[in-house]
Amino acid sequence: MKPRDDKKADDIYKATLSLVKAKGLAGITMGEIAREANIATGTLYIYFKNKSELINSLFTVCRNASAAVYFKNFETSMPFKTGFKTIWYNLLNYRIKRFEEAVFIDQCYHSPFITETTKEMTKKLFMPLYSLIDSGKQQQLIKDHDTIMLLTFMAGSINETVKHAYYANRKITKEVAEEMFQMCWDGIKA
Amino acid sequence: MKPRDDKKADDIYKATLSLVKAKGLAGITMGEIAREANIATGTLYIYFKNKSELINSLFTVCRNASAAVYFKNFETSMPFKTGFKTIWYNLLNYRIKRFEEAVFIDQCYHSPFITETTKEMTKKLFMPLYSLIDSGKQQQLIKDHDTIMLLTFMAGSINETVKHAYYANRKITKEVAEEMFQMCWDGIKA
DNA sequence: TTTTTAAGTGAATATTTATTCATTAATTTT
DNA sequence: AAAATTAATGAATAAATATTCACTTAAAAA
Repeated sequence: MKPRDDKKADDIYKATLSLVKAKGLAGITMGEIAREANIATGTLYIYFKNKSELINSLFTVCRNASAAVYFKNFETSMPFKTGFKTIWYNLLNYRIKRFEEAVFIDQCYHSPFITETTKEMTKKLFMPLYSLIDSGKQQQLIKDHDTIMLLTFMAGSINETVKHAYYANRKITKEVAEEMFQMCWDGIKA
Repeated sequence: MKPRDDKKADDIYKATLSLVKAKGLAGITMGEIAREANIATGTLYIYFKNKSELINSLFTVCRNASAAVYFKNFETSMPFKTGFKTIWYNLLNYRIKRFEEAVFIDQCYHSPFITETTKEMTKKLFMPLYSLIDSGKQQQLIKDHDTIMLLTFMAGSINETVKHAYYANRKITKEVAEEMFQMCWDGIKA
């Protein structure tokens, strides 16, 4: 029996991400994905039942990967600001390093491929962030606004800035990143 | 000679926006657009040469509409903060009221339909915003960071918050809007 | 080594979707 | 009122794309 090549599913994912970044979800075909991944069209269907399942499956992989990264180096015992900054930088670095995944996830949200249940599960994954913000509010270190609003403010500035840097072909230096963090912090602090 | 029905092009635009919001750019077909607009498929081709031209044309219409709205009630003579706030609220209200257009524009950016020249023209339309930010920096009212970074920070928080409110099915009240503005202002002020 | 099993292939087929076109209907012009 | 012109229609066709399948190849088990 010939075993399945683990690397191949990954190649397919990579090819898909790269094509979506270049042409959008509306622009990709199974044929192109196969070509980009250096495999035959038929092989795609060994690894994924159909296009929809490929997209959904990639969405789940990306989302889980991102959720895992958000809490790297974070300890509940940290002072609030330190913890917040840790997560802020994790988010920024993730968006920079895996820009393609961010674009893909954004596009999926308004697409016929992703099911409602998949979207629901995504919400749950980010629950831990809520507790962090809540604790900051309890310690009166940050503004007493709606938790989701505060989180969204944080995420929004990062997302948009990374997107812009990418399109304008600019690198986000250490100094710029620190400036960005300062703006975000000044915005939410009490 | 039968005259062309001016309302029809608008119906087609509306139908397209509505479908893109619901299923994404990847999910729409000319047939569906026609059905949603209550016309025959062939009629689409009287008003637009093909799908690509329809999308591009709608993109341009949306973009120009948004640019026009940004400077409503704004006077160069205003104190910086007043002017900034005016534009901030214009942006917020536009995003709320025309959520579909915002989604559409976002999706177009990574799509095979929009040409590079169209993207270039978009940049130019928003030049006036740059001068506003520059003047705020000169008066030392806001942080001396890169202009685009400041603008992006502003736009990012608005976009993401409106998006979130939409998906979570929450209304952005006057109070919430004011909180949001405060966060943005605290973030950028010197 | 031989057999077995599943992966891998890519041309063939099925399906979906864009686009055209012969025809009809609605206006305007004469 | 008749002629002329163009919009509007939707079934027919063309084009693009997803999916299958008969076949080949590679690896594992016997």
